[in-house]
Amino acid sequence: MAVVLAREFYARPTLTVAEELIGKVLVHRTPLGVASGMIVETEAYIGEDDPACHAACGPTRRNAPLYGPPGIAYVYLNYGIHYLVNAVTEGEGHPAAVLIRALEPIDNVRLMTRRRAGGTTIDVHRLCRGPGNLTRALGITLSENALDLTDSKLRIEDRGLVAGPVSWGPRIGIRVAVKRPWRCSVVGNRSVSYRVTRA
DNA sequence: CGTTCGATGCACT
DNA sequence: GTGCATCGAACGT
Repeated sequence: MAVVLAREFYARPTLTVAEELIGKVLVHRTPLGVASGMIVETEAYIGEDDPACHAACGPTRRNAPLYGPPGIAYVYLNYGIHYLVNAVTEGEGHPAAVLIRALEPIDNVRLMTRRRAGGTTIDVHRLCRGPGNLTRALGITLSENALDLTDSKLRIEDRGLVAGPVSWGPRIGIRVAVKRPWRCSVVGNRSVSYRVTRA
């Protein structure tokens, strides 16, 4: 039983979506095969008043998907190396999104391992730990930007999985608005990233 | 264990 | 030219 999340799921307050995305399954279908994992860590980025949100400086070419309808993927390149994937939330014209930070691998560990390391062994809990790692494992790049998560090769499904209790804490890796506890993760899950924010 | 630091490319001013 | 919602190798303890 795999139900693709509908647009109404995303058209809600971002903190609600961030919490309810926990336990859902991010799926990417490519010619190489299907890869997927259960979402175990998310972060909310909410509106132009959130200094850490890419919409903080108003609409630009890069953040355009944030201003579009909910349920759309917002992918961008960070630090010149890593692609990060978000799910756009709220309503059109209200720029907000949920960053997917970590997955517990489900489908096609072999394919994900090949994408990550070219074949060398990686601990399964490290395979999709961290936003840059999970996009590499799933083969998500800039060409997946602005895809419709409700109806495309990149989607989020409800498979009836239960991830366990979650906890909220400060967002990771940002330099502003560090205090807002908008990071949601599954307590004790080994696929969650533990990287500490730097000064 | 822990921390530091370089890689790397694109959007933005 | 600057700054990043990162990662992992290379150190030190």
